[in-house]
Amino acid sequence: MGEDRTARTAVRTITDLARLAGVSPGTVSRALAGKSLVNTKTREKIEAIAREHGFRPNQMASGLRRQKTGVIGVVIPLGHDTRQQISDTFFMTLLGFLADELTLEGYDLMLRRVVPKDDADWLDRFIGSGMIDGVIVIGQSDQFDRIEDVADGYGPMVVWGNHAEGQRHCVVGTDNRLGGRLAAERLIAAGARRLAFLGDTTAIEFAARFAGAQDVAQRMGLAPIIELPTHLSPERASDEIARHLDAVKGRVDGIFAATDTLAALCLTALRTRGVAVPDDIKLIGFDDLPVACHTVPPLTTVKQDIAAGARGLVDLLLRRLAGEKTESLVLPPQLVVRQTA
Amino acid sequence: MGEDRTARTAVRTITDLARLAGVSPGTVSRALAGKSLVNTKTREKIEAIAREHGFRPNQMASGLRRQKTGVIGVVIPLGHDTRQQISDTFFMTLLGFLADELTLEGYDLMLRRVVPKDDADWLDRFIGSGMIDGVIVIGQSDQFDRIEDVADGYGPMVVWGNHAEGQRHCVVGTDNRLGGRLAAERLIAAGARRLAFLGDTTAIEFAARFAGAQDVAQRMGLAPIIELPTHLSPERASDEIARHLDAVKGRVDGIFAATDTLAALCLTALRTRGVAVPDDIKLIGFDDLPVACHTVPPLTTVKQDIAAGARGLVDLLLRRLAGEKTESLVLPPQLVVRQTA
DNA sequence: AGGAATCTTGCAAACGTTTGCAAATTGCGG
DNA sequence: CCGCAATTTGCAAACGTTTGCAAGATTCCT
Repeated sequence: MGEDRTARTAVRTITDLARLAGVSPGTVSRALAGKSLVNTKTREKIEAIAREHGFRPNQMASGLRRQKTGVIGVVIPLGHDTRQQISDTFFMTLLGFLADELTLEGYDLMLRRVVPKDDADWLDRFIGSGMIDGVIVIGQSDQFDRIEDVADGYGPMVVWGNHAEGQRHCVVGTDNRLGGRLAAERLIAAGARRLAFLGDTTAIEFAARFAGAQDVAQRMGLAPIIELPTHLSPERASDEIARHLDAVKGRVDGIFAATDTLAALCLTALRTRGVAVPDDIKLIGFDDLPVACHTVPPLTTVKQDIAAGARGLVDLLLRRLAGEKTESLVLPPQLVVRQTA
Repeated sequence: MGEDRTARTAVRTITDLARLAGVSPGTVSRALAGKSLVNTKTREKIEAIAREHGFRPNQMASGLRRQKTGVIGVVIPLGHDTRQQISDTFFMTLLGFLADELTLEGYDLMLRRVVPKDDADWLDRFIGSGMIDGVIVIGQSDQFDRIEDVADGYGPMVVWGNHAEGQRHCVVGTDNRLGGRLAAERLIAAGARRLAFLGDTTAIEFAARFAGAQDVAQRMGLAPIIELPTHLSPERASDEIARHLDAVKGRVDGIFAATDTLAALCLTALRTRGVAVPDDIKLIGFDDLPVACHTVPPLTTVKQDIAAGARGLVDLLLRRLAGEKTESLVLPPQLVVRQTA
């Protein structure tokens, strides 16, 4: 008669397990935690029983007692452009790498998408929840000041975004201004003289990219770069780009798109208008997302090293959790020349 | 003399707050929970103090006591192809929508990426951690059996993936077989006769898509569809696709790619070989990712409604949390004709 | 005014771990 | 066999909430 896995008394708590092993709960706790203070024989017995019953200590209780949760919060503030961004390829890829890095360090990842406009308190609420040991903010959006405020009183926070002189929160990000310069230089080297910037410069990173490009234009004695603001979500951006293109028709021969996604949309819009790229108009993107390889012609762009970014974020956060005061980390962008400029 | 915000006694616990308000902790708890049993005046006073001090109740403690956490686990098992997938566009987009839906329902999202090969216990560990009220598994990968095992003893789990007759776990997913049929029919309608399937059919979803296509080929009296297995990560897939194309040169005039990503890679490979699409070879993808619009020519594909999928996953999970026994949800795919077939 | 019915509140026991402290056990040298 | 140190264990008090129960305060009706 099969003795299956019958009558396996459910063992949910450390106390159940203790009873079975004939020891005290404290000992079980120590044994499972791998502390050295417990006798090897006892430990093995406890581990065996635990394994047999598939027991795992309750993380909530443990977290409560130890005052740490083993969870890192990752929050994506959706600024102006609510709908997009959470499915924004760049952020999502960064998130993927973050998940990898955090897992590697033994942390779990709690993801939160917030709309600051509807919830001014988003950051404090997350931090104050007691659910997370530290927080990574993906993108400053238009919340720079709020983040600065919080940074004063809360250590374990690292932000992906743009670095400004003298800011108080610890940030990891690409040198957007330099990236902007690289982009403009490339456009000019490819023969463009009348430049435009495609993207919403109220986003601080984009503003820096624009500024970098403007630096170069000025230095080279070109006309100021024309700003063509757009939303980020493809649906809205498509129309906006179309309108912009019609508006500046013939007055522009080089476009710096704030994002590969925008660049790709721009490329299709140009094609439908019969504008040859790069012959009539040079085009350059930013990010070096996978899509950059698939467009026709493949996109020249400024690459951000997303994996390095994720590694930096996690590394700095861990150091801060350990009490260290860390500086911001600014990563160098890299020009990737393909065929649009 | 500015009385700033000085001497704001730190109020971290509900007890601190109670002291300040001159009531008992229990009352504070009830007041903040919005229970009706507390006097309006008292409640307002408590809420005022709470607001002033930026107090939020500790979620860990609350979770421990209430035996629920307000967190839903989302786990992505990385099967055969470790590196990819976490940054796989499809999964990431689904994840984005999931985050939206869960937030809307007041749940937090805990993301975990696991490698079942290194950690046979991945699912039980997550569930047993006590950190989550329920779990959404994104992709069955090669873990079908393990998931089935767990489903027997654990209610609040919903899986994104393929539905098989008589399976025991609750799944939400596209009707892959039907999708495969749509794809094959389109290829044939476009004039193709000698078909190939690009993708790894050990992945269960892909196997179903292949089977659907095969159904049609057989019904139409065509030769069996040639299988061209590839990995999913672009780096490895590129080479493999190139090799496949050279191998079947001239023997194939219609390709059904398991994924838009693969289709896009295939398209570039075809271009570099001087093969005209759709004139020489018809090509169709699956998913309808953003990239499908940006390729040249734009990709004909079979669309999965990702937003509806996310909504379904969350809806079913919530119903299961409420104790309901739910059926699986199979979503209809939809043919999107663009220019490659 | 007396008493029942209704609101509000406080008390204290959970929830499942971890950990300082002290007690019990063991080992070892003399 | 004793004393002392080193190992192992158990005890019980946290961690910060929530909530059943009962007591205290109010209201209302007759």
